[in-house]
Amino acid sequence: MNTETTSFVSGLPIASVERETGLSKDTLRVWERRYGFPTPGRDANGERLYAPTQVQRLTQIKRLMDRGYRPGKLLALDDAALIALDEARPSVLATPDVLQLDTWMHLVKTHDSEALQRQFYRELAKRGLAGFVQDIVAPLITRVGEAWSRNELGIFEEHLFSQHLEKMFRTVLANMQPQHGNPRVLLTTLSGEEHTLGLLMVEALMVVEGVYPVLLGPQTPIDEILRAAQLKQVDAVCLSFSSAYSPTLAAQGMRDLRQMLPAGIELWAGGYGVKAIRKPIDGVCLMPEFQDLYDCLEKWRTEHGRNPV
Amino acid sequence: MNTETTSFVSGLPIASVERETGLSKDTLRVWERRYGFPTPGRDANGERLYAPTQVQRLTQIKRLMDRGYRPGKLLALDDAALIALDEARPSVLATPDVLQLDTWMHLVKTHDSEALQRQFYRELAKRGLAGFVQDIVAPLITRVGEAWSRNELGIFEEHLFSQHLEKMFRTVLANMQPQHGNPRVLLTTLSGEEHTLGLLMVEALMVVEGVYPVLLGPQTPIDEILRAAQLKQVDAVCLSFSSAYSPTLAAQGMRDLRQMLPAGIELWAGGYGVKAIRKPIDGVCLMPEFQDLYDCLEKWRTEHGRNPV
DNA sequence: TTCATTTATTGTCCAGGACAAAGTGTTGAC
DNA sequence: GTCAACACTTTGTCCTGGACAATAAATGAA
Repeated sequence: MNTETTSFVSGLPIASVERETGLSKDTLRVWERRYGFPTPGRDANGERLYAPTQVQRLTQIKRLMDRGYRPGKLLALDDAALIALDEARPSVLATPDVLQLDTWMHLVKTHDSEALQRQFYRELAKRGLAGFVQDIVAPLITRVGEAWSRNELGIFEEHLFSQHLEKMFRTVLANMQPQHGNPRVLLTTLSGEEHTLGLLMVEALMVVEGVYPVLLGPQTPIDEILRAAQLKQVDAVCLSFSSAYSPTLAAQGMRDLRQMLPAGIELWAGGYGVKAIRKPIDGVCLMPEFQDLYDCLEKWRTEHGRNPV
Repeated sequence: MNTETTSFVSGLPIASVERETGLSKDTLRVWERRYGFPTPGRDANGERLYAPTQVQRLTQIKRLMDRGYRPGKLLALDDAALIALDEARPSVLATPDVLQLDTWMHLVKTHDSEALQRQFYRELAKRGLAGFVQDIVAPLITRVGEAWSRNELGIFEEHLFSQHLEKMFRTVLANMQPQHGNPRVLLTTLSGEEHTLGLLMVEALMVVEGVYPVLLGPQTPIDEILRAAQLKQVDAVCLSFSSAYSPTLAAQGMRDLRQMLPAGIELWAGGYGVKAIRKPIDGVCLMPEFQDLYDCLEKWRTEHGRNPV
């Protein structure tokens, strides 16, 4: 019975578009009503069918929204203007190694897995873990994120890059298994923050410094963080926020958690997401830069008079 | 301003219930209309607020549905009858090792990380990777999921368990780095499916069989899967679905992908999520059981007349 | 400046009707 | 008895168009 309807009024149903673009069905319908875009066709039953080109444009719009533009503006623009926005590159990196980063970016763009992996380990051996993370990995992650939002890089390259990093960190960590160590730190993210890489980076840096980490993975509800902290008897909880996480939500979440957490357990927070938090939060140690992590650690150790091991 | 409204008419909003139970908002509303359950309260603005006990019951119902029961029956039952169904476990875990699983569950419940990790490696050495995955890991994941939905286990324990498994798989995989191998298989999940464990399990089993895996991680849009498959010149794309993923959406996604993918590249799908898909999909190899994976592989190899290495 | 308040924008929720896809049961042919 | 074709039931998703809360932007006051 499904003879040629598909080939005639072709296009993706709304559920597929939701999956592809990350825009909810409600949003897609309300945009159509308010802004006159997208303009899906209809199948025999009156259900929306989105043309692939429109889906592509929707993902482009979504990407620009993640960069801070608002839908009202974007949906009024034509193709040329959208592409112009894509090209606009506002950022300049503070790193001196811009040139070297370009070499790395080339490996990412050409998805040369083997070379990338080789380079990772070479640079790691050369700089040591801390230097490698600060000078290479962190700037590189930023660059990749920017390149993606500028459409120079596909999601595929970004995913592959993340997987290689994750593989490397987990291998390195597996070879550093600590049995003991102080302080004991619980590592996780709040619900809504899916990024694991930040946690792995922090864990690696901490293990080098003699910390005993408890990696919980991403997206733990606040009351479960509390329970975990008590059962695992940790000295501190460390959260990680990517730049995508709303600063307001992050601050609110930390206040909530701080209130429930016993005074004896410290609360630390790192990642690009905390750079956007201006006001300090009572009883929370914000670590926008890597250096702050070491400061936090040292402070804890002098206060508790304990050596790394 | 958010004084005590929350404590007065307490409950979860519909979006949270959707996230918790995996039942769509539409479904939740239509059940209420048709079956008279659930019976959420309303906030000042007339929006639904679900009592925690009802949410718990919904997850219970969802779990029973995954076992094959239909909502019409389940929603007519009272608490006692539901629990009775729960206890009746026909799932007779093909394993004779039910008793051993209980030992494992004890380790999970007491979050004894060291013992769990030790046991993993001991059992892995004893059974070999394939046996370990099929007889221990897979049933254990099911048990943990059931225990969680029965509230015998917290999110914290579930997260910790997942992290240990992930650590183990990545360590094992790092020590089996294949340079070549056939076929070349791309591993990922569709957008909306965040679970990575399934992918790691499949990767491990495949590497043992001489496959060259390309791990992309979770949540890749289909057009990026297509691009990745072509650039990495894979012979097959393998998707993984957890039981939380809607079978309808999974089937739709695979049809979308199959249509775009060149005929030369096969499409395979595994995980608990595919068990719920009854009708075969044209040009897609569904692998609800581990054995099917080996069948798929062998079929490809005889058709392409290539040996593992 | 910085903070508080108003106004605009934008996403989510609601109701209740409709229908297709999937499941169940029945009939009849082999 | 097995299987295929058919009708009937169940069930999830999609529809419209209105409403409103949450967020961001703009404005005014300290």
